[in-house]
Amino acid sequence: MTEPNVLDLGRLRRSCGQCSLQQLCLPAGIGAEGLILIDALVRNRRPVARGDRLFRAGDALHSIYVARTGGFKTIGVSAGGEPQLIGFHLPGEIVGLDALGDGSHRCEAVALGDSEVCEVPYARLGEIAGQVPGLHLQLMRVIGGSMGRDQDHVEILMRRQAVERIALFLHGIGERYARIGHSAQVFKLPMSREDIAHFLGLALETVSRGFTRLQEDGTIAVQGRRIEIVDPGAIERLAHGGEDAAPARARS
Amino acid sequence: MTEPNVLDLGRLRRSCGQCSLQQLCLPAGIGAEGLILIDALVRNRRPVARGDRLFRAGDALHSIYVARTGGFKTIGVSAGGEPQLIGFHLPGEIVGLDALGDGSHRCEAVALGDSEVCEVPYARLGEIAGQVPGLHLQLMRVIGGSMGRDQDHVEILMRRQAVERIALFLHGIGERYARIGHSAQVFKLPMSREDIAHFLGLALETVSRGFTRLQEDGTIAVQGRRIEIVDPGAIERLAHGGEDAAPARARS
DNA sequence: TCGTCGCCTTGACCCGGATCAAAAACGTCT
DNA sequence: AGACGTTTTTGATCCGGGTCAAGGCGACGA
Repeated sequence: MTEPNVLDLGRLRRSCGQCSLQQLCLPAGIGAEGLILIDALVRNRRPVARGDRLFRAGDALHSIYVARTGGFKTIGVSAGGEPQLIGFHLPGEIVGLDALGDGSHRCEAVALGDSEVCEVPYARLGEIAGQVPGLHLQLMRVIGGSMGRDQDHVEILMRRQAVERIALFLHGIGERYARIGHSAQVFKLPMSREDIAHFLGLALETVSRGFTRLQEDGTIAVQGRRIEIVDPGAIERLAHGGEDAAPARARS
Repeated sequence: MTEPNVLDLGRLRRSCGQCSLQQLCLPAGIGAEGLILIDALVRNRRPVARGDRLFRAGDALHSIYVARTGGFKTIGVSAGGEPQLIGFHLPGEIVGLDALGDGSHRCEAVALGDSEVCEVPYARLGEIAGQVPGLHLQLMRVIGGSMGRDQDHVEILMRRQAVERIALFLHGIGERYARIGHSAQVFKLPMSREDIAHFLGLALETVSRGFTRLQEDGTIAVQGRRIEIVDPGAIERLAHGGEDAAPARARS
């Protein structure tokens, strides 16, 4: 237990108004009076241990979550056995929108490492969505962003070359880190090679080989899960262009 | 020009209250007074010729559309050239939600054949979403359903075997036809083999070979674009199970 | 009726990545 | 520090599906 004033200070610090992620999150574009309502709604900075689940497949939609620190993966069980990695959720991104359709989750959300989330009860969010001007619009934007990330996943899976998928993946992760003020060139991946492989629809050995090859080309530098994008142009060409591969090595 | 009474009759017939798709569409679960507002909003049964576009990539979000007859494909250009087939839209399904994120379309929507759509101006939909009780919830459900279909696409693309992707595709199309009262076993595909191939992330020859092989196995019967699912169990096993393939032929 | 054109099917070949197998690097706990 | 389990890398082999190429089939117009 902490002292009262420390607790107050902590609660203040943890409110949406102070959150470094608020531009990405529900409060974006909401006035001060709306913020108070949202603050009252949200259970802030709930800690989640590595491997813990926010929800499981089949659970009723109770809350949606915003990752604050750490990261999550969502795993869907494909209606007949084989689990598949649906997506990753970095800080500032929403977890749990998969249940919007029929009110129950299609997948489970697992913490990749020790993390913190904000929990937003969905029923009450729906209630105040009508009261707070702009919240409905912002909700649509957040949902749209989530759908956009699904499209990025499709775009990755449509690529036939393994290195292109990997480049696209690294590029996307870098962009998402940049959105929360981190570097887009240097970051530490919160997920294992196996998770990446499942996400990319590849074998984990192929992912490892791809990392090695990109490093040999001088495109990236790999130290375990720490990635440095040395040649962003090359990544961009691999990710977007797609026609002519790595320029650094002629791939004899 | 038609006579006034014919026009009135036509307008009545075409209203949301009479629409055979209303259980899938925005009016589902909306009271009579809400229906009037929605009716006034929607431009009903606009005809669209084969090959016409509802919108193009980059267009501002003006309206969302509901396919009534015919069908559509959405094609996204992947930020650097290569176009990719994002999805198909059968009658009763929404087209245009891709623009929710940033207010402009990420892809273009092309009519697969001569079709009809209902057009819903998005700005005014947002206005009345607060007035009509239940519309906000229904909107979320429709959007969630669309996200679910994106997930189905991901599930398809994660499959490594071509026949599994094809089986999953046919199974999904059948289920979607069943939702609008058609047979889930016998249907006519509105799209070409090339479109299917792009959607599945395969070469069109591979799709053709897959159809042939499933026919040889006695799983389906193919006559051009007319498909009959002869052995739904086999399709289901291929689509969901994934471990042991076709049971009819031992694939010597 | 015939020719043309777009769409679909079939054949032959070859490469990229899945798979099996094993070693090496890393983190963790005692 | 040392030993274990986990994660990652590297190697060798094989097959599914991409690619190039040619041949049917059906729809439509002259």
